[in-house]
Amino acid sequence: MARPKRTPTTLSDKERLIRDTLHSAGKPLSAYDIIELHHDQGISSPPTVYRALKRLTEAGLAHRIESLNAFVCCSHDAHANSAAFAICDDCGSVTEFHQDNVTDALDGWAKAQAFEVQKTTIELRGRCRDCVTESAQRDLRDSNQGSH
Amino acid sequence: MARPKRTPTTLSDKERLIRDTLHSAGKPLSAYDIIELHHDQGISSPPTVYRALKRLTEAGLAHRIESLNAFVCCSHDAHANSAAFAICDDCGSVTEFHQDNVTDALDGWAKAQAFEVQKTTIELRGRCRDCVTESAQRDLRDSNQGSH
DNA sequence: TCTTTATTGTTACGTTATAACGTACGTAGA
DNA sequence: TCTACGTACGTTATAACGTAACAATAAAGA
Repeated sequence: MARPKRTPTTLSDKERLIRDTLHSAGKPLSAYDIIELHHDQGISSPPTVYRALKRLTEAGLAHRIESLNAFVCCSHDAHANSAAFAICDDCGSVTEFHQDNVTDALDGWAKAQAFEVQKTTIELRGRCRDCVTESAQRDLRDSNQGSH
Repeated sequence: MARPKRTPTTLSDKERLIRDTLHSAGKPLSAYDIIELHHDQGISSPPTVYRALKRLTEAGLAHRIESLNAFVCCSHDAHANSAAFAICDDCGSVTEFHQDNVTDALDGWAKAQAFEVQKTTIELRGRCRDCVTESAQRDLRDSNQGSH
């Protein structure tokens, strides 16, 4: 025939580069963030990045965060299909987690409704533990100062 | 002082218009869909629409569908905070549902992590019952024709 | 080599969202 | 009534996100 299609787990150089970037960033990056980080390494145009991100997400190596229009690398090896994310609006950190009882409950509804699920998005926006305690301490300090 | 701020449940004319539009559309509309539908009724610019949508979602009268960048009216009176959506990629229909066990499972995780949840997004993408059965019937018909 | 197909590059454009400013007008108090 | 204030809305411009369409290239087999 002709040139064989890459298997889902084989990555091109640019795909690997983008995966590594997501990994070392440790926070969500938008497609345009990635372009800005790599315009000297030959990644110059949106389609290049979006194509790579598509492959990476399909391969379960990255996730799209819908409520941020941004991407993170996958931090769990398996069950890429049931990922949930907790996003801190203060510090920007994103925590990926997997709760079987969440997944089961959604699957239960889908089954009962005969809805055929292809992709599930679960995102919590709010404040992480660190930012909550930090702001609580700041409030305490401020109120002490005010009472002088 | 000045003109009193509207209570969360009081809507201006434009806000009411947009809410009614979402209601009668019965499907998700983007902000620009709404502009197009109402450019003769005085809604002409994105900020106007986005401001109204912000108020409506804050009041629990509408929801933003993150994975579509679009908005629907709320179909449930209460617990606006635990809504989940099933989106059919074939026909575009959106079904809002509320499953306490999903919410509870997510709350449990958040509590254990001391993550302070402000907003929860739960979206299932796939195919609704009608579209699944319809395509199954079409496949059956086609294979019968092919066997002649 | 020639053909076929996968992949990448490039340009341009479409869509979604918000910043930054100004205006109209209703309400409260002097 | 007049003035000050603040909400709501308008206007313009631009930022940010995403993709269609087509050209160029590379790799594998006939």
